[in-house]
Amino acid sequence: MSFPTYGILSFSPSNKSQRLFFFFVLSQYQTFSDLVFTVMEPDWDLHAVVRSCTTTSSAAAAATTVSTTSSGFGASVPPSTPRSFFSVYNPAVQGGQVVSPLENPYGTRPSIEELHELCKPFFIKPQPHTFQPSSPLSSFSYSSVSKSPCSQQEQKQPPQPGSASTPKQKRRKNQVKKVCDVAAENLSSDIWAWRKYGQKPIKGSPYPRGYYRCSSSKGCLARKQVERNKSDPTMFIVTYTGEHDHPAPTHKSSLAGSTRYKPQTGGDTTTTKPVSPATSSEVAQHSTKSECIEEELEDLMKDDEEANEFDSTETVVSDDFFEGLEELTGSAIDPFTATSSIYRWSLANNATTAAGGS
DNA sequence: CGCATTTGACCCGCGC
DNA sequence: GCGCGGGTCAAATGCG
Repeated sequence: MSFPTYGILSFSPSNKSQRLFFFFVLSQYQTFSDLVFTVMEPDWDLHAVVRSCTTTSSAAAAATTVSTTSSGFGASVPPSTPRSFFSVYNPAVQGGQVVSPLENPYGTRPSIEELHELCKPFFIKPQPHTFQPSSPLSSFSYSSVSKSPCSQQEQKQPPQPGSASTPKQKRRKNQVKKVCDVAAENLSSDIWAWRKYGQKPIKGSPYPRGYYRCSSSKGCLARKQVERNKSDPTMFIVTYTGEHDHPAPTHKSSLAGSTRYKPQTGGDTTTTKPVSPATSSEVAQHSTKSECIEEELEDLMKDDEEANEFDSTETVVSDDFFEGLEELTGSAIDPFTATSSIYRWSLANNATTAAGGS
């Protein structure tokens, strides 16, 4: 591992309603796992965004180190991850190469401006706008370290379905779709509120497909389909269609019609009274990996999709965040000092999730 | 009582 | 044109 390594960790304690963020800088003689164990309880769900000074692979290696040191952590990151978090999210990254302003591995510490730039991916645009269909991972982009962000499969898109003038929308070929393979635990990362409106057995698959619509706003055209992967039952194929016509909720507890959790006594979605994979909390324990598949039907759409990744990041981070960062970095870069003043704010209520729900 | 889920029926795109 | 199968609707049901 190369040092220094900068990054942001986000923690979602499984039994707590808030998400914690922690900015860290690893020195040459510290290990990532040491840092993590200093600040975390073992059962916390860790999302680590690591900025290495050298290569993206070292960042991935750092994250891998974390994930392998505790079973409570999230998905591990294969060193061969095609696109690291920053190869996608860092505006300084171009063409898959990290163009780092902090190129010197053991050089000077980053300025606060550089850190600010580093943390830009954690901002959202404050103004309401039309949202692209949001994958679970893009909703919490920082979790993407576990795998490259869900790429989006775009198909030819007609006017959005469901308009009042078109009682029956054009479907299938004309749908914009985002298809992701999502590990069960990442289903719970979807901050949108979904309401199930149908379930169908799918030919060729032993598992039914659940149909969900956004319940945050009446008239929202966003749709979601959740289907267990027949070849890997621990994974779910999540397909998003349509667009949200409203800002993302900041607190799931405030969502209208959050999905009700229904305990499942066992079995899978093929049982007589199946609990949707998107609403079952138990399935979230089945898998530790997350994988997004990339299906590129239209290369022209790809760049736009990547450019929109930030747009679909609903993480709310106030300016206070950087004030906190300055406090941390201004007094000491020592991450262990920083651990005593973890910057905290409530981001999302993990107790109830519509799509991933628990 | 309100809301989410379930589930059968219906609609319609698509392939043959 | 026809049938298959995916997607949606809406009434019934259940839960908090």
